[in-house]
Amino acid sequence: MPSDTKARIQAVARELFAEQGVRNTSLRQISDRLGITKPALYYHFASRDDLVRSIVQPLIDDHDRFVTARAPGDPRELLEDYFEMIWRHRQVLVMVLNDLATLGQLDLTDRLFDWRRRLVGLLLGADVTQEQRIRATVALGGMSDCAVEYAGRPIEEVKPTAVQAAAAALGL
Amino acid sequence: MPSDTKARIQAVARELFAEQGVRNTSLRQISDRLGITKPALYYHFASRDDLVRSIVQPLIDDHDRFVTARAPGDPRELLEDYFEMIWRHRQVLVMVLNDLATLGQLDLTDRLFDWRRRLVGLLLGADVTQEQRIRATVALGGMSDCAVEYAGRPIEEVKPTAVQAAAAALGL
DNA sequence: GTCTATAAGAAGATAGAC
DNA sequence: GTCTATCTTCTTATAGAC
Repeated sequence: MPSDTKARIQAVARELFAEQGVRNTSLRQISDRLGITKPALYYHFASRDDLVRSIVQPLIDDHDRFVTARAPGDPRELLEDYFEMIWRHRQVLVMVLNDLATLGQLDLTDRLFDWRRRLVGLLLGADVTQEQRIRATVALGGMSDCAVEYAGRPIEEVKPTAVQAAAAALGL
Repeated sequence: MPSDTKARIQAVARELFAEQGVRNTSLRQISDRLGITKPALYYHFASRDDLVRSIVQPLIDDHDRFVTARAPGDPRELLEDYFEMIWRHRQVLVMVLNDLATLGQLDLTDRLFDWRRRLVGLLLGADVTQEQRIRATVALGGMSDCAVEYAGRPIEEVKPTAVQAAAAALGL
């Protein structure tokens, strides 16, 4: 059985990135916490960027899938599913929110806007007024904040109320 | 008349910090964009931290004032005033959201939680259920997101809808 | 107030032994 | 797979001339 060092590196990196930001975390801190040396990291990842990317990629893929492979439908159900998705990725979400600078490096800023636009489309249809867009920002942004602020609690404690508040913000 | 270099340094630093994060910005980039040299910065600020602090301090002071020097009252009015305050500081807000790692250095994380707690108190009174706290996170977090996402637009275009959506999220 | 020059350290990354 | 040793580059910060 092959070693799981690669996965352990990612786990520690995720922790540190979420704690103190991506740019703020050095390879040395990661290797120190793992009890290995810096060069050992380079056996598993081609570069620092490669490591960061490998951690953020699942969140990117899930978002892409969510906004493409989905037909417009019950807004309430969409809010619920969306909440569950951001909840699954809440640790990386904390990390990404804490270090938007990283987003630039990973072309995430454009993606974020595109996701938001498509989500609003799925929620409210093709023709959206500026007012509806702002309401959607409150709803979706507010839910993301919940995933971050209550990251340590069980989802059943957070999701129902967060979804209901988001629905109310949308005027549903 | 004394030079305004200090203020110009702060303006450029604010720009760069908001664009690419605090940690991601070096003194060299700041001095380069200003057309001066790095050591010149040290004439105006004792250290890098001193510069960062001087930029974030107004936001801190305004928040402190808002949550202390205010009596509980009409929630709607409080939402409006709160929106106006975060709107005034939206550039620094972008910067702070983009680099939460900085918050740790400035003890902002604890402050943020305290502000949120007091705002919820002002909005909903002393006894708050967990459900109300989550609704408040959607409302206040959603409004902050608006100040960031629509930072380039005139406030009259954003505020009324954002406040209304936040009020709906709170169940008002 | 701003400069040149430089110190002192930490970062990412690589070479080569084991 | 992981190590020691090292390279290069970039950072914050200081000394001292003008």
